[in-house]
Amino acid sequence: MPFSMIHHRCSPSPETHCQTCCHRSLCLPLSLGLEDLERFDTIVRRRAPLAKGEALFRQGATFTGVYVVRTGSLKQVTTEGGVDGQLTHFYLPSELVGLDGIDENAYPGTVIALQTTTVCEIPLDRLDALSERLPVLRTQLYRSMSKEMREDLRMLRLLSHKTAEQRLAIFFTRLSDRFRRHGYSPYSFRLSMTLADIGNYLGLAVETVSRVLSRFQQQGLVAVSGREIHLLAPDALIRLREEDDAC
Amino acid sequence: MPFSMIHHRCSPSPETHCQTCCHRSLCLPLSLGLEDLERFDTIVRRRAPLAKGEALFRQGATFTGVYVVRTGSLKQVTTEGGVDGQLTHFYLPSELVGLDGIDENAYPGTVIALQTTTVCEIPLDRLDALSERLPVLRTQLYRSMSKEMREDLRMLRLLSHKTAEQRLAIFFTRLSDRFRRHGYSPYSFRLSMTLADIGNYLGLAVETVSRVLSRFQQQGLVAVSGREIHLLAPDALIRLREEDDAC
DNA sequence: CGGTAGGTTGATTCCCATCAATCGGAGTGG
DNA sequence: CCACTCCGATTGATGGGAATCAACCTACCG
Repeated sequence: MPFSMIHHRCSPSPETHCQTCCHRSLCLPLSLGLEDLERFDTIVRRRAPLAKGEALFRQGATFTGVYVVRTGSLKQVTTEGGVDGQLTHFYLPSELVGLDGIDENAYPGTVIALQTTTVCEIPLDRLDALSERLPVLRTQLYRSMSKEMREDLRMLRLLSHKTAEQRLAIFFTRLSDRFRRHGYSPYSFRLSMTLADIGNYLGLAVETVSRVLSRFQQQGLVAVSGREIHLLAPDALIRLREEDDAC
Repeated sequence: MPFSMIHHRCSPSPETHCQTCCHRSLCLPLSLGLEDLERFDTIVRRRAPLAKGEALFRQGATFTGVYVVRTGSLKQVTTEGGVDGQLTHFYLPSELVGLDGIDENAYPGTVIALQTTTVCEIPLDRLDALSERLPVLRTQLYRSMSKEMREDLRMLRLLSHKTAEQRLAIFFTRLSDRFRRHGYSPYSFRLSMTLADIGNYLGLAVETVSRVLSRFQQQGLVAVSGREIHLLAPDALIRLREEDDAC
């Protein structure tokens, strides 16, 4: 049984409109007035839900637009030369998918649902046209892209200098922050991805992830049962993130 | 004597205008007609040249706008908690600096000139206002940001799964590509950054960079004299980039 | 009931960081 | 002009952290 990463407070129904969507305070049109929001709503295309393992789009596919996650979660995998790809992003509700496909007019990775997932599709040409008249929408779009660049940058730092324990600590605390932002419990959640996914994402072998997780449990930092995670000592995890800079 | 990374074909003089700038085919306003180009030119502020080691802006400084490198080169260093920062970007002529500062209205890293460097400053509010009327400019801005996201993504892959030799091979071939794009010799150039910088950027110790470089020279892949680099066997380097995926 | 995907645990190997010493060149100042 | 200094680069020795290889376990599913 696939665990759901979050409790669905938002209906996955395709009938949903931006005006009533539970993510409207975090989504692209977050600063729009009611009237503009309605206009925005008309350019959004609701998709049928994706089943677990199903692809939203594949690497190299022609870029058509960006997507916002409504319920569920996804991963982006990029393959290059070698056999198995690198996992570069996890996407949670209200987050934007596909912005990195604009430049070359093709998606740079395959995006796969980790569970039953619903998304909104926003064709870029119509978004661009609408943003011409709505400065706040334009600003929000810039900010979203800028934010993703900043996130990637943090990831760069993580991958180049952190130990396995630090990576896991950072991974959990960041997930925690994202859940908090979305109004869910930051200290108790379910992982929709496998340990292999996490390892791939963090640049670690599955075995290492498993071992570090065991150590965390022994130290009483987290409690794991199945894919249910409880952060018992978030402060200790936060301390761990930086720690051996002291050495 | 600081080596210059490129042969200056473009005048560093502050009198330069976009209309006559040698980078106009690679820069933001690349698709503008002459009239619009002139309008764009009026919002650009030319800065006095930066001396080697001088900062364009510091981490945390309030975001004012983006910069385009006209001559020279820079590095972005981001410090977080620990003492010495992580080098996240090198910037060459015609490349955009500071896009990642939009979201939080502050620059996420300190950007430092690696040599005498001139930049154009583009206040974001004026760029945004202008782009409202010029769809192609808006598109170009989206593409630039998208491109940087894609580049960061490639860097992620590099840092999480590649060996030291592959990292150096990738580093050199990418530099090579950037020089080619700019019309310079892709097989013979000068490095404006130190080995320590390169190591920091690639997540390697200086010693490792030095050792790999020595190995490359023994194998006849590159020739190094001072900071002058000659790629003798670019094909072999390209092969190296993927190689041990086969294992 | 077998098959498969995901997770755990142990033994071994190896790549690279770290520590340490040395060297060379550039800039400085007497 | 030469010593002095400092920064950057080089080379060697050592150790550690994580990958790899391998075996096994568990849960789920057709």
